[in-house]
Amino acid sequence: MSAANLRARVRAEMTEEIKAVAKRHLATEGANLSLRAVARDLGMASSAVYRYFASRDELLTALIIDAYDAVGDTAEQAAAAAGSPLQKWLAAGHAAREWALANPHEWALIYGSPVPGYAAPKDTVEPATRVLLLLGAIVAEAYRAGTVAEREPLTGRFAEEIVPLAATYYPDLPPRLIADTIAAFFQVCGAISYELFGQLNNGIVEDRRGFFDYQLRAAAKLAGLTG
Amino acid sequence: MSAANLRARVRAEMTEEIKAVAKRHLATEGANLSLRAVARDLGMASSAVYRYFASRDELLTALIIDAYDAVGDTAEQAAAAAGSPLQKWLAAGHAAREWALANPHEWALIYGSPVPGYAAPKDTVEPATRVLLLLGAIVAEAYRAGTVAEREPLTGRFAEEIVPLAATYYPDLPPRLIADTIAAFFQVCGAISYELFGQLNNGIVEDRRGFFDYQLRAAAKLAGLTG
DNA sequence: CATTTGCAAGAGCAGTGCTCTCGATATGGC
DNA sequence: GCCATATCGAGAGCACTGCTCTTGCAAATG
Repeated sequence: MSAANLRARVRAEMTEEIKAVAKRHLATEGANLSLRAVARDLGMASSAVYRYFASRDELLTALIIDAYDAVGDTAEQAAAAAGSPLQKWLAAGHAAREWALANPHEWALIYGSPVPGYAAPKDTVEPATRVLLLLGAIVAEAYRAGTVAEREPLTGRFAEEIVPLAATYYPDLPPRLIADTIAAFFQVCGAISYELFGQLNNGIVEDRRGFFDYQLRAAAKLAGLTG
Repeated sequence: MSAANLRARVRAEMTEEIKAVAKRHLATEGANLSLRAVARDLGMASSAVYRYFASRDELLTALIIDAYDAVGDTAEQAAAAAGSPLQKWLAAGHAAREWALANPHEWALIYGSPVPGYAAPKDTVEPATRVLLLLGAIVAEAYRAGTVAEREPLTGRFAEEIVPLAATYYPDLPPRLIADTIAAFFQVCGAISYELFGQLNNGIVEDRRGFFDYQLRAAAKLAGLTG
């Protein structure tokens, strides 16, 4: 390993360290991440951080990508360990919810309102689609197995927009089922977000997991999963 | 009208003016509302604003309450002008979505992630329930009319939590239907939020209204509305 | 050994929320 | 009408933020 590679490795380690501290700050302090505070925690000058991230937004982007990957990982692993498509759906949903409860501010970063003045760069769109692709794969598995009841084809102009989308990502799924899967995905994300963001306070407080499971099954049914 | 009342009226007008400018800033600048910038726009010192709002959070709270009221108003008016429960549901949903598209940052304020370090005070819980109450009333109307198909009763611990909630707000609805209405509400809010927050980019872009209508009908079906 | 490159530190700018003090003005009791 | 009181606006100031620029040091390169 040449010296240049060593330099690059040290740099990568430093970058990871900054992200780690930033995540810790995000978890404890809340969403208004302070680059200076991160630098203080690392015992370095704030200006030194700019050697690794050109701006606070760029650091946030890195955290967003990591968050998409983290929730995607947990959901994929949970789904892989389950049996039937419905069980995979439930496992992935509960895994995502538990990750969100454990990392509320990171969840808010990706599925909450965009950060003030922050425009998501292109680097984030690919990891963002990961969970939706997973859900599509689960539905596709059920569809191939023939357990999805036949549905009326889609009507409406948006159906035409879904067709090329379907061809690219879910070549073996009818557009109608894609639309239903997206809708179910939004439903699950909404259920997680609105529990997390406090819209359930003064309502269900004890058995939130049970209520989420109820919604998760409703979404699964919408996406065509039975059993 | 006594002088004291006049003073109070002037104070109320000033308070409204500050809120109006703050909303304008929210609409143009984004979510990171600057109290100083608002003060500058009003031609007054930043410290003077603190005579009317003890903190930036308090101003935000006022804006949140106004936003809940605004979206509640539009939804209620739209529903009132419609005929059947399903039509009311659709009208309320589309009205909420259009309001959200017209006031994205205000929508993010109430249905997005909570603002950094901001804890919603009790003043906001009552206006927050307004839309959900409207939807509950629509479903209750359909239920009384007998057009809602019978469903299995709820099982699970969260069902017990819904019972007192149901007794308070929807005395004539079975808990199962309440849970379904809440789930449908989350689904609709999620559909609006994730369209607004860009999760639909690179997907459906032309006929977003059509796709929302599709989801809105799915949610209505979940809540028991047919027709 | 000399030079280029990468990195960290510090000062500094413009902006923020918020507090405090100090005058000006208006209100209410006598 | 006069004076005590309450209310309000302005300004200075504190601690903080993101970000830039310059300076100096250390390591890799020739």
